[in-house]
Amino acid sequence: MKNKTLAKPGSDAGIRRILEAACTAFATRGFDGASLRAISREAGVLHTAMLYHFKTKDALWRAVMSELFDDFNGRIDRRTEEMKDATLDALARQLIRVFVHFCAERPELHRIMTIEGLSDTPRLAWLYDNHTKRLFATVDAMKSAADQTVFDDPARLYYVIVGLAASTFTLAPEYKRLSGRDPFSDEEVEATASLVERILFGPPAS
Amino acid sequence: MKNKTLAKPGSDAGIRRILEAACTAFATRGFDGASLRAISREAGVLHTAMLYHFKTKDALWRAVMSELFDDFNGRIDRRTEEMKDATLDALARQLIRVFVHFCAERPELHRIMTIEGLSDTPRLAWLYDNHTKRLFATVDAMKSAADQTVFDDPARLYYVIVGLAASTFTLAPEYKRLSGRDPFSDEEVEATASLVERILFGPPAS
DNA sequence: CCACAAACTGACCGACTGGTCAAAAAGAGT
DNA sequence: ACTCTTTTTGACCAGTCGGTCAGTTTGTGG
Repeated sequence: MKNKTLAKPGSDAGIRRILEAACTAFATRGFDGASLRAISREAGVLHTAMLYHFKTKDALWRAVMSELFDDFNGRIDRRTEEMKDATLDALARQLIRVFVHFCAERPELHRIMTIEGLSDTPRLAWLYDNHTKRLFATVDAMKSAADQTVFDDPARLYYVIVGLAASTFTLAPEYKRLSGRDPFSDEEVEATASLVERILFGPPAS
Repeated sequence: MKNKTLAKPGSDAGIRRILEAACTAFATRGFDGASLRAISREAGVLHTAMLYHFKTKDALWRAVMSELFDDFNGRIDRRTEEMKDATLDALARQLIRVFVHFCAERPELHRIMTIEGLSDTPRLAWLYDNHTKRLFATVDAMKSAADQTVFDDPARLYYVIVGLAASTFTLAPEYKRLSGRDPFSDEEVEATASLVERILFGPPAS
């Protein structure tokens, strides 16, 4: 006689709350530092209930990452569809802006990517096979829009984009201390997007 | 009757082995993920012997960071002294190259900075007060050497530099998978330094 | 009303965490 | 030899970790 309302068999409200709590926990404390009990406390469930839905901590982590990448890929695909008649240069500029805005809206993705990219774990291998490869392919398809004399290698271009677009959002607490500004404010996000676009593709043609 | 040779009272050979092991552990597994027992096992001592030299885990972490920053600041100061008669542009280009080469030689510093920058912990506050402020001041002094129409804000410039210079080294395991190349090889380090220099200051004047 | 499965609970497991402590071992100075 | 201090050791602590399991509560379809 403890449970208030039991989720319906088909419902996923509790599941989504768990995924949300797990997302922020993995992004701020890392995989090892995020404990199942802390996540479940945040989500308002017992840690055993969480293990019932996601059999292991690894599976929970993979579910979080898939949800994040699905969100991101959906935005990229939608914008690409919208701009199917535009030039490659215009498309590349728009996709970069989608990327920057996503980094601002859901910084957890690149925070976790950064944490996992530090050491060669099985989780990094899974990320690479299931998500990183596709993201890199998108960058590779856009490479000819950038200045070829500066960005001559797709892998370097990939890390320039990630490094430029995500750094102020990923390291937001540090950025706030250093600049006194909130990197997630509209003006800051716009400034970041413009800076990245300019570095990669030069001043806007408009 | 277990100990082979006991370190002399004045000796710090064991201390340095501990610092080295702790440095790589903190950089790859994060503060929480790095356990004192794992570090001490790597350094060849008992975890209690480590707690004798560094009273707490926090103190050990601060000792690691101070050693890293002392090394870095020494290199910057030395190069600045060597170039005291050069132009600001030439000095800025050289300091960027020192920065890139340091990121390649001791990637642990920026890996730990990245990990700690993710969330606002007491450790981040300590880092900011004791080390980050000074590093930012150096960047601020060099800002006029960069293109003012693109890099108009010192805080943004700081994160562009860090994001560009450190990303391939900090995320080396991922970069290796993506490019098939070793980011620490001489050619790759040189390519990184040239790319960063070109983005920040334009093509070399020479 | 009943049965059945989905959802949830709480007790429990061995392993590990950072840290304490008393005692032993090893060096240096006399 | 004898101190005295610096290191080192191993047993130990309370707390937490991810995960298992038997049993209970809940919603639903017949």
